[in-house]
Amino acid sequence: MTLDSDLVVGLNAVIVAVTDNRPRILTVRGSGDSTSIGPAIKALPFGPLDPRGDKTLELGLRHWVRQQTGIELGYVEQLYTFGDRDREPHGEWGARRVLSIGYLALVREADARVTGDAGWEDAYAFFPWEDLRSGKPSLIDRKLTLALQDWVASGAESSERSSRQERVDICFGLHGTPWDGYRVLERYELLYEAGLVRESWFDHDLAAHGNLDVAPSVEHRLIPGLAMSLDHRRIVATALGRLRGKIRFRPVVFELLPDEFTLLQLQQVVEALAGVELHKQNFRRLVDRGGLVEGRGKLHFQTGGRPAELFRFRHGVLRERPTPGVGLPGLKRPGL
Amino acid sequence: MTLDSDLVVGLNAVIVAVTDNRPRILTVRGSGDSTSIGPAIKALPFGPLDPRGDKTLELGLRHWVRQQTGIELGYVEQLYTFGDRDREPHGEWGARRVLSIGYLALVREADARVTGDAGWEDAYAFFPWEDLRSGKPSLIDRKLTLALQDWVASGAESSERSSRQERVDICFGLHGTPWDGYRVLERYELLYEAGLVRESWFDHDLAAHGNLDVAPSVEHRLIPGLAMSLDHRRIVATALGRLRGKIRFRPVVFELLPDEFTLLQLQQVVEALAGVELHKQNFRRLVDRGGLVEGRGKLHFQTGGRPAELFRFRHGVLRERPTPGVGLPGLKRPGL
DNA sequence: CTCTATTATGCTCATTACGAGAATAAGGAA
DNA sequence: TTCCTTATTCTCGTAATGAGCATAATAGAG
Repeated sequence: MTLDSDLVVGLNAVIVAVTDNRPRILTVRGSGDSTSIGPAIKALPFGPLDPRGDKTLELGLRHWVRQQTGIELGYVEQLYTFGDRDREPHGEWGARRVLSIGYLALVREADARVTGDAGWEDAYAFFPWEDLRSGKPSLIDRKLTLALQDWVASGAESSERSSRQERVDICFGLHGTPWDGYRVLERYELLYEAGLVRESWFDHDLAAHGNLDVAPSVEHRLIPGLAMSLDHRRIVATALGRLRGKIRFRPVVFELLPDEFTLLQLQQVVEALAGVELHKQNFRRLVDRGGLVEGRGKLHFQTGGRPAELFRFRHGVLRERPTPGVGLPGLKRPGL
Repeated sequence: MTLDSDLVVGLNAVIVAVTDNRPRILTVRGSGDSTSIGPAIKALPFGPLDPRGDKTLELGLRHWVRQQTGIELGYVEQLYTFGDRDREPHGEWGARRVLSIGYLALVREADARVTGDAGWEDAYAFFPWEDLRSGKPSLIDRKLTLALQDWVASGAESSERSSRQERVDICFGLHGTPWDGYRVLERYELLYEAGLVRESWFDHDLAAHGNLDVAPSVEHRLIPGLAMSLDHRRIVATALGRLRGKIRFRPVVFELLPDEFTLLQLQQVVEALAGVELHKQNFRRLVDRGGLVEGRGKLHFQTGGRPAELFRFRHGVLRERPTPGVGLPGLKRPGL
């Protein structure tokens, strides 16, 4: 591509697979921590759009992913285009304006062989507060709640404090408000704004410090969770939220499973993504009687108990139901 | 902005209001039909991002909308970034690559005063097949179905034909498949691909013809519905689909209504957007007992019958329910 | 003033979905 | 065999949904 442009469009891929009951994100070694010690910061596979070469945005993305990770993408979906100037990398691209177009891609665990310095990371390493499968993580919950209350209290005016309180309650399910798994981005953005994630600090200081360290007084207030390069953690949050929303009404989970699977495997993939546990019998009823899957008559014996029947996605459901998703419980939506 | 860039990012706004039971889109006079006679083709308000001036994408958008229509936007939401090279305007921007970032904005009918050559158009003038409030429009339905069958039959191989048939059935609710109001973009894209909308033809011929006329042999096959400049109709389709999806689980309808409204007004706005009619009593039960609205104790007498109570959006519902939408019926989602 | 057209609002009822869990089946391992 | 584990089938109470009947309250016609 030419370098005379004053505008660069970055293509970013959030590549998701589920292995061993955890959602994993494909990352590469991030740049920008050249002076830091410790493990390298993670980044998403990304690269600039070639305005002349890339016929479509998606093809450009696939090109970069192939080059950086060796993976040939299947299911790909555009997420969002980020372009706020105050949250863009300083220095690296010179004075040029950078837009980031985020994509979500889903791959099967079997296809997960990667090359180079690419590797799979537990998505919840970046968002520990999003995994509620063993109840709310108490340590995090306690620290998080306290830190958020500080932030609420530090509002300048009464009206600002009450609006902050409402945001906190809705985002984190406090004071009687139910938890909404879908609000992943909203939660991350709130933490960013409250200065509780590392990115809040180094976004503004990177130009000066040239590394990702923060002052000790800030360090001890940070919420657990790995930081990522640039705005990549924000893009991952967008992806996880979108994925959680989408499995409810489109059969995208099957992009993450082999052709044949047991209902428990299906359930566990859904649970891993949603970050909550599901009622086994009801889940079966949902997918089976909902026409989403069909039994193959074959049995799978590696269960540790009674063998399980193998199922596969029932393609015909696409014609029958407008919203064929696996559905999460507990939403209680009198408005659907 | 500087002109030496080889990449331009266009900001496009789909500004929606509902008046007189119809969803309306704010349009400006389109360019690109200089040699055509007849009414000017419509375009969305849009303009290029200024990489140096605009702090955020949304601010850039608000700037262009203000300038071109006089409207100060309230609710704004990003939709999608389009950037396929084979569907971008030829000529107008020279050799530069153009990306279009589409936005959805909602305004109240009272705020709908516009300036210059901006004006409100019935959204269903662009998508007559999307309005099912008086049953399926029979003329369109007949012509559409026949034309689509032709397209299916013209597939090269048997496998292509059956995959086309499935797409048609799912998109347009044929052969027992239920209609899914949400698939607005999918339907438009299918029609585009099948060569049944004007844009399919002039996208490729514009450079040659310099106008929007098509050959008579093509003309008579086209489906009713106004064309728009560039890929703007595609962006409007994205917006309508998104809006239809979103009213089901976020209280965005209220952005289109005055502060106080009757339940029938609320219902009619929802019906206008969804393109379907709703059961009145059940709709009332849904929003009232769902906690979405609260009565004001005041009455509205311009009903033509018994006066109706005035309601307003009940803000507290945001804390109580994860998905406070007005909900469309008939979806039957055993996967919730 | 009464009658009628029109819209608002309240209520019923059958059907279906949901949440929780009991009960039973079918493997492997001790 | 007995126990442990997972799979699978059912039941049951509660809540949401779809359809429609019945009643209330206004304006306007006569």
